[in-house]
Amino acid sequence: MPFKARDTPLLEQLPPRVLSQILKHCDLVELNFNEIIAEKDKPYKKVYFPQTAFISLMQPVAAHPAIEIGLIGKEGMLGASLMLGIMESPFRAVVQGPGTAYSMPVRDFQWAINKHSSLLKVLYRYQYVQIIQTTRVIACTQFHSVEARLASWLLLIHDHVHTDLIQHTHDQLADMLGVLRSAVTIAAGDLQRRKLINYARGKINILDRIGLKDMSCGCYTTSRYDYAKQFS
Amino acid sequence: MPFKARDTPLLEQLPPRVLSQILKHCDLVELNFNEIIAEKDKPYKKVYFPQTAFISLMQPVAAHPAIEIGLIGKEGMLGASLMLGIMESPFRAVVQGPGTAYSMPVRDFQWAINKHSSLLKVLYRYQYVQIIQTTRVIACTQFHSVEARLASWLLLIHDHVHTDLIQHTHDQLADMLGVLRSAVTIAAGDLQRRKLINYARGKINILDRIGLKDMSCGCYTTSRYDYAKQFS
DNA sequence: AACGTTTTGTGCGATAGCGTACAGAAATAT
DNA sequence: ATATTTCTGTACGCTATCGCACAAAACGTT
Repeated sequence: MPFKARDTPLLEQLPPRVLSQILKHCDLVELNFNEIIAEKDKPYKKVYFPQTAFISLMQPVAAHPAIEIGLIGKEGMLGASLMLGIMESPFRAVVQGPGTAYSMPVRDFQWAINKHSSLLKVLYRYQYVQIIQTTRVIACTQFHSVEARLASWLLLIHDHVHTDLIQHTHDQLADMLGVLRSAVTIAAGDLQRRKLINYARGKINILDRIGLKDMSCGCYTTSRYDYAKQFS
Repeated sequence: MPFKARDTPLLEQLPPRVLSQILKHCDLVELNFNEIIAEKDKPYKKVYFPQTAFISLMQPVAAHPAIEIGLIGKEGMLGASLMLGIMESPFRAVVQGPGTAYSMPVRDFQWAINKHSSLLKVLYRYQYVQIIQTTRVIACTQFHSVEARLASWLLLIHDHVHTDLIQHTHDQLADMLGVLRSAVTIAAGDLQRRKLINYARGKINILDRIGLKDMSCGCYTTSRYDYAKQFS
């Protein structure tokens, strides 16, 4: 299995021997945009360690479009909750950024958890970060404006893609934030007028990260900090 | 240690021998209203298994009053995240309903986790439920009206107190929901006009649970269901 | 080149909740 | 008995966002 340093910061927390053991059970697969790779309350089919791909965690709500509750990129994994001994995914997982990911059969992953306590420890810390992130999102949706939240998500997404180009329409961003498309157009229009971003038909360029941070609610910054605290 | 059946549904999941082992390390303590028993990002001082008390989990937010992200009553515990090997509490815990709780030193709890795999398994399921609940709250704050959310919280609280009397002012409820006090007064006024509740100066009577459920966003019902699914 | 589709801009009335303020009523303290 | 504090009702302007609709522009397809 080809593996380069800095590929997957989460796995890199592991001792080299454990890492190579685990990679033996992985396939490097291509994930396509909009692919649903886990459904809420259904058993995981595979476990994924994104490399260049990234994944949206969605919460379906009756009478509304699903809302995004988290993002998983190369610093994370899909399927961590399996360590709790429950086979079902607690949310829907949709490929937001096409790219590559290491995939692993569920059984192999469970075997690896039992065999390698170093893996379990990493997962513990990762799970803790996810708890903190999720609770922050509650406060963020309650208190912060669409524009601030949009700025935060753009920064988050930007960290996951590997260019300055984010490929999302206003419609898609609206779904993530759980707001109207036209609300995103207005917010994005303002960010563009401020020359922080630049967009056209589903292609968003990040022009000024510092400026975006200033417009964001700070949830982005805190979020990065919380992750770094566990995985320095 | 005095212990009656149905005292703490969470602990009752344990085999009797394990349960009595654990209770040996517990004190039955009285928790007072507004007492802060864990602070965000600070080490837990004790672990708690509420008996008649219940506890609010709060997320502090800059420039806003803290918002409630979850409730812990006799069906849960404070400190479950210790099983992830991290000593800090991921949120602030405030006593919302005065009453009794079994408290346990952190070290003893960690020892119990290592010694009793049955305890760990229960905690795993409990942690899973908390993840699901938290993500639902995200969608709830985003999509549902103050009145519907108020109805849901009242039902939740009602499950935790042991009478039909809920002791909270509009101000306190507003803090939980992260909205203005006057918004709660309006919502509560409507629920009262519909004869679902009845209140005066911090004392709320639940008159009609069925009616409240109809006014609620359904997040209450789903929440109960998700818990029951793990701890039938 | 013509057509349909997707994406974005924009407008406008409706609405929920904010922010703030004030007043009356009930409880508590002096 | 009086004063003070706490709790609730209410009012009013303000703002963000909804909900919907329509148009223009860009793109893709045949």
